[in-house]
Amino acid sequence: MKRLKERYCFDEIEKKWQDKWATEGLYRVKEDLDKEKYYCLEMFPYPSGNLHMGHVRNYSIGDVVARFKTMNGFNVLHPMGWDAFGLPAENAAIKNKIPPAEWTLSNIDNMRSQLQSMGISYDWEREVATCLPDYYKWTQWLFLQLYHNGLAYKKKSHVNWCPSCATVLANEQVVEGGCERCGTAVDKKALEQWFFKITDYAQELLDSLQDIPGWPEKVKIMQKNWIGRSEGAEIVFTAQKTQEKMPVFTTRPDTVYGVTYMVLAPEHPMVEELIAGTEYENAVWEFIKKVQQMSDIDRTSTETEKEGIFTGAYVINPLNQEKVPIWVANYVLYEYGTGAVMGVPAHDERDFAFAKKYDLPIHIVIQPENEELKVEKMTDAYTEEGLMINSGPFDGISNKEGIRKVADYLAEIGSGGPRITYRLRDWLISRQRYWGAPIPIVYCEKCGVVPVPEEELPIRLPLDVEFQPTGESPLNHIPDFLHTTCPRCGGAARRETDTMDTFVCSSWYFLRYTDPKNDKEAFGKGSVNYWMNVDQYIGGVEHAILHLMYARFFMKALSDFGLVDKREPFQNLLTQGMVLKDGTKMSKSKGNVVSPEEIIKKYGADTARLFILFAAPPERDLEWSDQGVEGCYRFLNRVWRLVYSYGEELKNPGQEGKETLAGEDKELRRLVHTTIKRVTDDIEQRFNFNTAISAIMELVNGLYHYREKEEQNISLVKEAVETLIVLLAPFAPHFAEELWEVTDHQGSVHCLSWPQYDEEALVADEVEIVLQINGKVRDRVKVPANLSRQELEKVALSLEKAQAAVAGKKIKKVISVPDKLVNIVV
RNA sequence: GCCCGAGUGGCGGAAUUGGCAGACGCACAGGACUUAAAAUCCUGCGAGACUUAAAUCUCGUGCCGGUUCGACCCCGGCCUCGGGCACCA
Repeated sequence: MKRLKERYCFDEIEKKWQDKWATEGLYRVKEDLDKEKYYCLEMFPYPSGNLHMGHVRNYSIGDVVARFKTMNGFNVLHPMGWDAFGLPAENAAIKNKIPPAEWTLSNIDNMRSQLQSMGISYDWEREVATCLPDYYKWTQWLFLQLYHNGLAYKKKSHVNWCPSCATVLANEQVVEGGCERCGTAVDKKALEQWFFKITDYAQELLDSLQDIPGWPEKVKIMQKNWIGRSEGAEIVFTAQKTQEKMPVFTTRPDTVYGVTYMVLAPEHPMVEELIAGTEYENAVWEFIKKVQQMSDIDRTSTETEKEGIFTGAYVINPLNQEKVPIWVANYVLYEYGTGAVMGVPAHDERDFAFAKKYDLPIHIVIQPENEELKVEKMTDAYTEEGLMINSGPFDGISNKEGIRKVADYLAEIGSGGPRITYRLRDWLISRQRYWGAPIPIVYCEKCGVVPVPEEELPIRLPLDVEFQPTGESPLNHIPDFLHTTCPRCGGAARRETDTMDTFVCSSWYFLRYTDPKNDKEAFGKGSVNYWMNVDQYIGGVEHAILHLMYARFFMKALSDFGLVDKREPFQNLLTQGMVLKDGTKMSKSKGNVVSPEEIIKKYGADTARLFILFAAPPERDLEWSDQGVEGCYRFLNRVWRLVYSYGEELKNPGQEGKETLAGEDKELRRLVHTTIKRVTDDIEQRFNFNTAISAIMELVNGLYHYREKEEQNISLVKEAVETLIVLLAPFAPHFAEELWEVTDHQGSVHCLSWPQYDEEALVADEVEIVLQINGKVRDRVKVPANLSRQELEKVALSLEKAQAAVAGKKIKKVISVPDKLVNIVV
């Protein structure tokens, strides 16, 4: 036995093994076609400088999975890196006068060493940082691929502007009308910006949610709602004055005969022509101005009163040639559908309220079957099903059928037809910031927009920069960067100075990990197709829409470009819950932050990991408890003492047959094997690490009891202790490794095969069954295992309690479940 | 408003297929060891009734009802909390 110390000195042990694992390259992996691969990935962090408990949880979960899969014979890819571009670096630079690159890189160094102190099985040789040129070169290259395939385009549009961050935001980054980062109310600005055409993939992003059964239903529902597919029809009205077509989108074409007005969004370009030179012109302009001054929060709130104004113009309904007035109103969104809406007050809540307010006519065109609607009596819109009336040739058919028939008819007469609309908008990727990947585009006076040739990549970020957020990219003020020559004609040209949204960088990092050092390609096809998909992805649910949807989009696009074979990046997704303290999220402002560094210093990484895995199942929120940590620390010490107390004995266990075991010996062996089964199932099938750990604790308790015995089967104890150490390995890797070594074993515990349980050892000779009378537990009795129903009933009926219960009564029914219970109904 | 989740002892949680509710841990209490304390080891620990005690009984998984021999689990209706979306035509 190698120096087995009496006390568990975690600090010594953890340092020792971390160094050893690193020197030996224990966690380095390469492609190996003889082994089945497994790609285990945790969301890479933003290098804020310090690890927080959320990271500890995320990476502890991932490490259990990675180690478990390795021990089960898989070739496991388990990489880590840094989502290293982004605003905080610029803010820190302004505040502390440190260049963003320097600040970020030193944060990375600090966080890397914190991560390494956790002893996670990363292949550090595959580390990537999105802010380094050898990475963002390929982000730029991928931008060009999207550009050449028509998926990256520039357009002027009303975009979300965060005045505090001084940059634009993607639609997804606006939360309740505020900036997702800082909460500031966003404004609308008309700017020329770059977009990725994610809407081209709207339908596939929706459909292929079915191809990822390993994702939580909740996340898929969130994505589904975000994509917001809506089936309906386009109906083309015609402006009476200009004869211009005015299409609307509606999900209720069956109510088209009930249209009594038309509403345009204030931004709708047709408004100007309609009111030009009329008596309504000034009033309408004033109204539009007023609406546009409202913040997005106010404007999109359901609380906000619906307001509108008549334009003085009319449109013709293509189905009944009726002339209806055109209004402009604050509740119509220019970005959705066609920016114009038909008003059917009788059958739409919102239209009803609007019509009542402005005294617009209400025409009933859907009649419920068992009552008769009367306009005068209506207090609400009727939005349920019914039969179509006042609808010309469609009278008498059900409105459900009408939806289809009217749409088809519209197509026939050339005034629209069936349409599908999505809520999803294209992804705005331009950011007016310095610390991001430059967009590889050049503007030439002669040639216009010119993509940078691939050989010229990367377009490097200049590193010596003085800047303040001004609302335009700081790169605008760096002449060396700004001025260039046109790659096409050689003339003077100007670089694009906006940088890319950091979500672009994180939309493909999992591909780079498969081939991180490649300086010829973003990733080699062989590597990427060997490792992809990610088998298990683990991270916070806050990325349910943004990151996870963008990454899916990238994968599909890259697959269409022939760069990858798969169309979904993440086969299985685990969304872990938050780490709470005193019932709320840890935050500096609440002063309830527990620092991982301090916990690791005080108890060691193994205890920290064990606690965070034990305190709750991974998907649920976890309440931090200092006493709970203490408990896990005690448990490891308890294991240590157990092994120590057997000491030399385990070296010479003697040979005792396992076939002849009886009594407590047999029970101990059964405990060992049921524990293997429980731990294996809990990790593999349910990711319930909390119950896996409690099973291990029960094994330890069992061993303590067995130790009280006078006569012990030491070979059995050896099996139990070895199993215990191996089962602990994924949870407390340093601890297990040390005990493995000091119990006289060669090689790393982490390279062992995961223990298999012996089915036969699981079988108990005796089982306790329950006697119920009328479904209530009345007694418990031990019987031999595997008794038949009849035998079980016989035993049960012979029991005193049963006799007493049936005395003088008729037995109505006896239900017996072998090895479980007998229920006597009287 | 709509769409998801969740609700179990003093606390975190367990009960995997409808079959012993409360595994495991924390906290607490008692005992052993110790001059003493800490640490450790052992025992107890949902509420209530009765009892010297053992035992026994009743109630108990947010609330109300249902299905079933049997419900934390399935069904219907509510309440509370958390999350997502929110004038999407």
